[in-house]
Amino acid sequence: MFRIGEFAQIAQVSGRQLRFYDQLGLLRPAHIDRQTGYRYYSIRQLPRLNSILALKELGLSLEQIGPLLDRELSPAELRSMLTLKRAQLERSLREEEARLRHIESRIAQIDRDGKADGLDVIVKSVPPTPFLAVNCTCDSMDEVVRMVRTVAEEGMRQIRPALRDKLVVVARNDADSERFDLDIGFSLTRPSNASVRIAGDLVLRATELPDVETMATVVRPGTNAESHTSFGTVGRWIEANHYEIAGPCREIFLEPITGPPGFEGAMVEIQFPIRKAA
Amino acid sequence: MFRIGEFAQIAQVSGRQLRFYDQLGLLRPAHIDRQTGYRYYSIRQLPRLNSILALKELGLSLEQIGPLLDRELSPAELRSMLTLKRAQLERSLREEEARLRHIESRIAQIDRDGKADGLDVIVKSVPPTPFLAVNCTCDSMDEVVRMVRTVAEEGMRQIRPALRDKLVVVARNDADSERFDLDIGFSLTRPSNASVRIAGDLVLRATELPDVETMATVVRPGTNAESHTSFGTVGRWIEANHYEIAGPCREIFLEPITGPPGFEGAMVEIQFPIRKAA
DNA sequence: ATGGCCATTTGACATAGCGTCAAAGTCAAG
DNA sequence: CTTGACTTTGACGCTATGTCAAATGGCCAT
Repeated sequence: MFRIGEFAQIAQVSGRQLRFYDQLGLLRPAHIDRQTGYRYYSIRQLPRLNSILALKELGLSLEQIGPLLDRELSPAELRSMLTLKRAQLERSLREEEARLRHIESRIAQIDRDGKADGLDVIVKSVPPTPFLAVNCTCDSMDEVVRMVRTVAEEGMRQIRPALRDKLVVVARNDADSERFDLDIGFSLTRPSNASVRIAGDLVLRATELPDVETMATVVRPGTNAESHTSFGTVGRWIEANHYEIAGPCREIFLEPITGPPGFEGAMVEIQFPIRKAA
Repeated sequence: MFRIGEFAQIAQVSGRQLRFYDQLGLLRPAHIDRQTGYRYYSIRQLPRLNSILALKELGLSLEQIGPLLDRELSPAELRSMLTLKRAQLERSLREEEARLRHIESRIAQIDRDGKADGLDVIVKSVPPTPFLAVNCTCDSMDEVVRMVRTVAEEGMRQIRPALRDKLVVVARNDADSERFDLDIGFSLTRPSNASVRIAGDLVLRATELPDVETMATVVRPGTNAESHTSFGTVGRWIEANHYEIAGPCREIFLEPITGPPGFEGAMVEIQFPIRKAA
């Protein structure tokens, strides 16, 4: 029989751990002195402790280990537990690898630009959202700006504030550039079948922004024609982290457009649906 | 200005998180209503929040992030922090991979044997230990057993209990089997230059068991001639987990040898120094 | 204005697996 | 018998939130 310290030394664990396992009922000392409370461990308990450590090493929680030790579980049960654990481990491995790539891309970016760019790419998922928008094709950036402003103004005027949420522009990239295929409209706080007539034959109709599981996003000030910077940032990030673009880009005007044209200080969130590159 | 719920929704975080970041001083609301305590966030705080999330994603703790955001740190500083993080991540990645291999070897073992073998392989590191031993070469297993018994008995008789620790056998595997090159002796609780004469010209001399960083170990009952089972277990484990043997094997008799020959219920720990296979 | 229904506040407790510390009692060697 | 090393219980700490509860506040429809 060993006192806790020596037993701990043999097994290469801390005394605290042994007391903790005792408390959990995982490993009761072979004997406890009634007078002093001293715990005495038999060397024959070492295999049990080693089982605990081995299972812990496999990623099981102490809570899970308890029953396993006593129930003399069947190989099939153990196998399925381990298979489950393996799946979890593989997932977490992949996540860690992604994190590692993120870090490496930041390092590479610093080495390339000599500085951090202050635009942080965030991955999020978005739910499906009711959307009241008009589809249109524009030939020039000027036309886009005019359309957006028109939709914004009419939307602010004609859609009830309780229903209206944020101005959103969806850009489908017809590989032949120079033309823009856009949806321009407002996301809604709840589904609605309303339609809004603006400027002649243009009508906002109820549709839906589909949900997207992984979306690479950045937020930039809406002012300045620096939008290409943000796009570049996201693009490089997507490449560096082994993703690829999986759908139309969205621009979300996070602040109600107020004040004079030129939106001082407005913020725009750019969203790219992405998937892991093949 | 948004209330906490809406801001949380935009940024895809929980309100609890925002309150917590407020509490830590990481992200103070742009305004707090004196009357109600309501937090109001400006959309202009979103980039800061995104920075927090991005740095968190890179594996930094909130505590580390705080200073970074305010100090407008130099690219070089950031770079070195990230490099450090990368190293940590790579290490933890390798550990996870090892865990994954452990799990897979257990699964494979169950599939092969139809059961778990109850001998748990534990990896530990051992410190250098003073050792009082005799080197000898034996031609047969019988001779080994006799030698061990002799050393055990004489050691128990001649070495002071306070100095004597455990009976240890070190086996150097001269690839040409059939002969055993052994050190047999006792580990000591503290350094000593004592020497012990036993049976004629055999003398235990002070030496040292070197430290080993990674040691694959199992504990088995000392009785029964099942030792080969344990060796087999460790051997398969070492192969399955992409290690290789890196030095002489040790057998440690964990219990003072008491009672009649045949050591009822004694426990022996078998240790193999290992290294990652090339 | 009023009722009703969310949203928000603070505060507390919980999580996993121990590390660390404090005060007090025990053991063993010299 | 002393002294120093060891052990006991109990408590708090750590990370980054989730969850719950009681008490208000805000907002929409009547």
